[in-house]
Amino acid sequence: MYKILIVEDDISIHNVIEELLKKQNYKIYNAYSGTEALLLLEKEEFDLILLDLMLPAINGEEIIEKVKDTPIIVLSAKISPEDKVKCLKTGANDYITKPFVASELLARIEVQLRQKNKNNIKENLKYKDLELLNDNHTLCVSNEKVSLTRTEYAILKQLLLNQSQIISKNRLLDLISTDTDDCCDENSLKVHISNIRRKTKKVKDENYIESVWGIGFKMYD
Amino acid sequence: MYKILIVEDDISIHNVIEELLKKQNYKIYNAYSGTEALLLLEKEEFDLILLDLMLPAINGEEIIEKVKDTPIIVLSAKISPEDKVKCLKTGANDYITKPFVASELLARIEVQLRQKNKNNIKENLKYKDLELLNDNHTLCVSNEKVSLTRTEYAILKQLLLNQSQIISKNRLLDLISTDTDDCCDENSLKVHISNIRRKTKKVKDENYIESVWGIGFKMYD
DNA sequence: CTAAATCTTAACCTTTTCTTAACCATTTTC
DNA sequence: GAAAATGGTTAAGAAAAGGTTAAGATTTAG
Repeated sequence: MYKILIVEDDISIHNVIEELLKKQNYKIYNAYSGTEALLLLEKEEFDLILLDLMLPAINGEEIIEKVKDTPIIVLSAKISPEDKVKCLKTGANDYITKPFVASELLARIEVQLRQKNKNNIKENLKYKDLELLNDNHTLCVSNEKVSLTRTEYAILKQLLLNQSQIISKNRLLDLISTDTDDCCDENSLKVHISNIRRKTKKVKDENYIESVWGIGFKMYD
Repeated sequence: MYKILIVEDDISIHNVIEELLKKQNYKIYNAYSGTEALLLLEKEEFDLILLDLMLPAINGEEIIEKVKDTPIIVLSAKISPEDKVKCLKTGANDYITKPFVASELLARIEVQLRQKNKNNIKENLKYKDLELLNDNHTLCVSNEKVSLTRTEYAILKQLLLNQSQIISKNRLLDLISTDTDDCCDENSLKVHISNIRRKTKKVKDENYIESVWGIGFKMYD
């Protein structure tokens, strides 16, 4: 479930966007000023930021410069090429002028999320002698089928998508949570990890998932 | 030097774009039909594709579906949201309507090329023969991996971020404390520093961290 | 609606990390 | 040069984090 931050001071526009995105099963966070946005950015990690330029106190341009690792789509009434170019050059990934068509906004959001996590790749995820089939519940360990639960599959999928990178426990929890289910806590997570390890160990005595103390998990190099 | 493929059958538009991009030092490849584009895509790898939709024989949409690993910017006279959404959903990364402003095209090209870089290169903090690996929380000393605890990693990260600058002990304590954990005191800090030194010394007998009497620490010049 | 599968909770254990404190070394101050 | 302050090292115990298990709750499928 992707986490999107909406930074927009106009309440009516803000609400329209929020409703639109909630219908798409995104998890929405709201900021009504630049300073509020910066506070949220300090303590949360988002998958995407929708940013209005004209904000009280801190303006959008300053936020663009501060944010480094999260894609930004600027939503602005400013239509001049100069404004667009400035934002795009300083770090924004896209620039949509108001008023916008809902379907186009959604499509452009999908582009950004797709880039972040090349989720739409059809091929099976592989790592060493593990292969995650696209059926949402089967893992092959040395070509032997092992059945996983939905949550176990989701966890392993995220770990395999990021291969050598560490995923923090919180990030992992965010990624595997769905709209209905705000998902498990750290305790549950460690039980799931333990279950995955037990299942793979039955087939082959190798530890595929490494715990990184105080941080999270990653696949062993 | 980035390699960009221009797919456009209208010669005059094609030439305008080609001249514009050549001035920016991009290496340009030209295709005047969909089939020609596919041929080029088979034997060359590009950093970006600029794609017109209305092409002779094969149209742009088909090319979008075939291309998987190269970003695509669609340049089209079709302004309807349906056309835009279709392209963006099937794999295009951006959609610019004709006529377009040159500076905006260049800025949007930069966005795509920037993303490509970001995905490939993850910069690690380096200092002499130390390298702090961002993606798995380890330190390399002369290319030999040394494992650090979370706190040790945090301390070294701050020191490396500030390179030649002195960081006071209090500032260091602030920087490495998290919201949950108000963190250690000066006594703890000196133990952590000592542990880092011991770990690096095992690999190479060099003191990387300098103590500045009464103030704090910095990396040795 | 029932049974099975799955998930969460909680207890208990193991391992790793952090802090504390004692002791020694070095620098500064008087 | 002695006393005081700061830094360094070490080891032990406390604290935090991870691992395992089983029971009860919840969800899903038939």
